[in-house]
Amino acid sequence: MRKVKEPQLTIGDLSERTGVATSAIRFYETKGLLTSTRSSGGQRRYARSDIRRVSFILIAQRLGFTLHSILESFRSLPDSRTPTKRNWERLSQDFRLQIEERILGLTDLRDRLTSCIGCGCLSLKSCQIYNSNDRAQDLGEGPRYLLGDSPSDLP
Amino acid sequence: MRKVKEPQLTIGDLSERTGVATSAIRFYETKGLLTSTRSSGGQRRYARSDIRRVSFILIAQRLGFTLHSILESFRSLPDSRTPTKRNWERLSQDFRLQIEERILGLTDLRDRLTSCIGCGCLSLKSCQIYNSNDRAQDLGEGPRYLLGDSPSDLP
DNA sequence: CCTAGAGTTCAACCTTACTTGAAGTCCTAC
DNA sequence: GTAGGACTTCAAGTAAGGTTGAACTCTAGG
Repeated sequence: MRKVKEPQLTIGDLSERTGVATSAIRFYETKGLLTSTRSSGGQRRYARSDIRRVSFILIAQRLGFTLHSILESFRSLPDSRTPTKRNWERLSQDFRLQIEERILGLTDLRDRLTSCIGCGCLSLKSCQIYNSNDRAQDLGEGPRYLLGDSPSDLP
Repeated sequence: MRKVKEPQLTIGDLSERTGVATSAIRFYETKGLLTSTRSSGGQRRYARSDIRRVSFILIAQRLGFTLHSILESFRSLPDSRTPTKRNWERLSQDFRLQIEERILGLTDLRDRLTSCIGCGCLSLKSCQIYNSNDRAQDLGEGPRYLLGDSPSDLP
């Protein structure tokens, strides 16, 4: 019979509660995204707050952040393994802002695309859809000229 | 002196007009995303319409599509190397819908996150932010339970 | 005709984000 | 106290999306 409320979680527990494979959890730990204590036998034990930590990783990944940039975000949290409610609130706020930025970027992209379809030019030159920083990840890529086409290029 | 209007583009021309490296263009071609004719000397020559094709690849990538799924989209285009205006209009429409879906997904995510912050529960359990298919790429990953935390997990 | 710059192929390498397998250890219910 | 599932480490593999380098060929302007 399972304990009703474990003070510490095994890697399997954490995996089950987050849907993330144990191998991925170990991988995150090697990357510094998670820390664990060890049982007397050397097995990992996680704090309950690590569930939330993993959840944040998943959300951030959905937003296109690399694990590295997520790590940077986590650096704003105290090293103590149980971040406070206020810590998480700040991170959540940051995420909300990021999400809103992405929404604006996508809305813009949609509108440009719509007007291109509407006007029928399809040259998209006049629209000049640039690489409007709506992707969160910075992969070190230089700017790309999106849809840098010209009307004379029409088939 | 450059010709004012080339009927065909070299790989360098295409690279310059799209901002995509020649190595990437060749890579796309190996993946079937582009096709080219060859000069008498065996060099690639692209149609002007390929500029638009590459532009679409860039947009789709921004939306998180894999090159493979972009290829699938392109299968709806005629094999003739110069798709019609109407062909592109349909693709554009599809993209617009994809973008709108993503906007809705993100709006939803933001709202959930906001209400979590607002109510102060931060448990996010009640919010149940699932993996609401707002990322276009399907990487063959199973569903993940996002923020499957419970109030009792609060630090 | 010559030459520099642009193009060619092919194999190897890179990063991100993991997974898989081998070989062995821990934990816990019976 | 023992079976077997969960856990350990470490090395190697995978997939996407390219980049880099070597060694060589085309092409175009002068």
